[in-house]
Amino acid sequence: MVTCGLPYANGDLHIGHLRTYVGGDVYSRALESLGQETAFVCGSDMHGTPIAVQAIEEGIDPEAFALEWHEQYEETFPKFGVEFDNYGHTHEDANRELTYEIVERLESEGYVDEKKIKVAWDPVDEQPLPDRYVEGTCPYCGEHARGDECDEGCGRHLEPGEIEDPVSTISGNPAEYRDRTHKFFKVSELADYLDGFLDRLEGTSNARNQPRQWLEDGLQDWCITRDLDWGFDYPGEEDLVLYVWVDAPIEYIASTKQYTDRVGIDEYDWEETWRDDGEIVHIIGRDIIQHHTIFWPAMLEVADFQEPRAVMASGFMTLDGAGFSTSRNRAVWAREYLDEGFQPDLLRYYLATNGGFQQDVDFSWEKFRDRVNNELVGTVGNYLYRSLLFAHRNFEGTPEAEVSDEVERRIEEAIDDFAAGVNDYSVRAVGTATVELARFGNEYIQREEPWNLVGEDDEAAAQVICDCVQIAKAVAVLFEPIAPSASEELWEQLGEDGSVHDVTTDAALAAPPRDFGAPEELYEKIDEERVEELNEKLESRVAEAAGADGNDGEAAETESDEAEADAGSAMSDIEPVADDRISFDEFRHLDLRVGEILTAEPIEDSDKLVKLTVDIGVEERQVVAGIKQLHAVDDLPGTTVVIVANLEKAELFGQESNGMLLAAGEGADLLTTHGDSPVGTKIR
RNA sequence: AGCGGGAUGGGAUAGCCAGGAGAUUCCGCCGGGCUCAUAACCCGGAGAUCGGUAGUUCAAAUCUACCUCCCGCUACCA
Repeated sequence: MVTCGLPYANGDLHIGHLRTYVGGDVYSRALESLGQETAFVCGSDMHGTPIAVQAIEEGIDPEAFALEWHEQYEETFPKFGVEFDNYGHTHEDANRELTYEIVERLESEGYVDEKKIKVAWDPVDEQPLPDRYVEGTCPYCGEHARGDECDEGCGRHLEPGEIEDPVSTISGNPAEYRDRTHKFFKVSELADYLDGFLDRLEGTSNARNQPRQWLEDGLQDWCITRDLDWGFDYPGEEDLVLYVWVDAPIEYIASTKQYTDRVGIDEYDWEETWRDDGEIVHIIGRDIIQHHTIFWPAMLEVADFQEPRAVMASGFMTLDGAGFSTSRNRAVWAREYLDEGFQPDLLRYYLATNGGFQQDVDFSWEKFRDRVNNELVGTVGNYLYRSLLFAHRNFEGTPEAEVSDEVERRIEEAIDDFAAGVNDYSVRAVGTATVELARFGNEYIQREEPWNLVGEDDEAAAQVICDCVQIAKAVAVLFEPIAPSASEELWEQLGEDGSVHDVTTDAALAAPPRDFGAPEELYEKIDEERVEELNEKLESRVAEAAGADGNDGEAAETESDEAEADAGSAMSDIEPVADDRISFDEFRHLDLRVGEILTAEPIEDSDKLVKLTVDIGVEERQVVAGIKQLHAVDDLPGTTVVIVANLEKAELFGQESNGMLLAAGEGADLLTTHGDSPVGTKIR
């Protein structure tokens, strides 16, 4: 049983998203090649506040909104060769029924609690404000935060009712807290089970390590209801809807059930997998590890379903070294890739083999071209073409000969590598096993020089070419998970019947057909101009998006990009002077004073912050400053500094800061005076 | 601060979980070969004390501890 994390139905897919789906598809195809009975399922995630909010903004029904994206995803995946056995969505009856079954089970087993919590409420519009309907101040770090997560500060997940100074994101009205009764899943009681589960869990190491910390810190009970109109109603509660993360993973089961309903129980029995002894592998992005290694197995355990055997959590992707940005249109979109006319197999190969699955992977059109041209065209494609063309010209197909021991052993080795890759949850190893076999093919044909044997020693030539065709066939079989379309094409070129998708790795050593025609080149090179063109498109698009909504953010990002590329010269990335001029009058409002640091002590738990008392003539002030980087705290007292005296007070790490110390740059180079102006002198 | 990931020849990557001949592959560089092949392919070479320190061990890129630096978590972004 292989699943991919459900795509959230609220926006376009880019190639970063595709990494998980390609990984899952490769893995599930590889399992089938090894002769395992496999089902590969997924579906769109339709519920939750972000969809509800966006639908409101666009003035349409959330269901219609999500369904539109769902249909697009359903169409897009197969275009990349990602072929689910079933692709459903969470707002279907199959999922509703299973969700209710599981929730009722949680209730009957005594794992659901009711608690009164304070929920943000819009007093004007008279409506509750769950999750992202509200924003405010993080109770942990004091930064501005979204209702469900401290996105700008400490990154913590926030439970309903935690956020301070809540404001509605819809109306802008200040929100108030009202007592509401919500349902909680007592995951804390399952800590021991989860601890054992993590010990058993296979897959990538990040999926085991990350949740460990959570367990050690102590699990909080999990609020599984929301005050929302969009989603599945909580059984027996009119006003409450189930939290999206409850019904989302259940779609894995629902989708499997739909698969069984479609193909029949003899073909695939969803209950055997999920209730009995199925081997379940979840392939996800690393941002949803907790859901798959804590909440989800906890639900399965209580409801008496089979626990996952492995979780493979992928790293993120960057584009030319910086993050994808949907808002800045800084992305290579899935649709765009196809519109450019590239074969899906090329991207599949890149995504599957460019690095370890849990590593972050960078995409650039240059790298893409390099890997396609060198490995797919130069090594794999070229080997196949040269050997099959030679076979066709001289023998009209496969010569009459036996495969040599050496080649047979080498193919067996490739099959072993392939299987080892699957067992190690390494889609990369699955891909490289075949490329290395093709590389061996090139070495072999080069070493044996069949072109010198033809006419001289036809029997020896036949032997060599027979070996070469066998290798080509093995490549077709073993490369199918990575490059399903090219492999199928190759399969046909070899004159094989049926589909390469249906064969197992044994076929790699089975004799190829006697006759086949002239081969065609499977992969085409990508030339330099093409890469330039694609980069220009990307750049102009990003520039356009930046121009459309103010350019300060974009300027900052460009800066940091250049700084990375040219880290050696610190002066190359001076921030441009702001375009906005301020009036003299505005400047006059700044009350800058000469001050002297009297005492300084570091603030515990902080990298940069120092608590200072500063004499500014009229009074002594406590000022908190982020200047630890360049200064020994003990040396600070006695230093003459410049203070912004009329800045509003702030609280940092629980310390009041009454004023601001001026300093230059990241290193916090302190501003001072060079004469002997007394403290309190106004600076103009 | 916290969490996760990373630091391997000029660049990019593998190996690390299951420690054992000075280490993979791709690009780049130097030299050679081949001519069946998509100027593709093959062979040879230069180039790394595998971030630092200390430890465990007969043996460490691989294990342990500490340290330094980088990256994501500031776009629901997998």
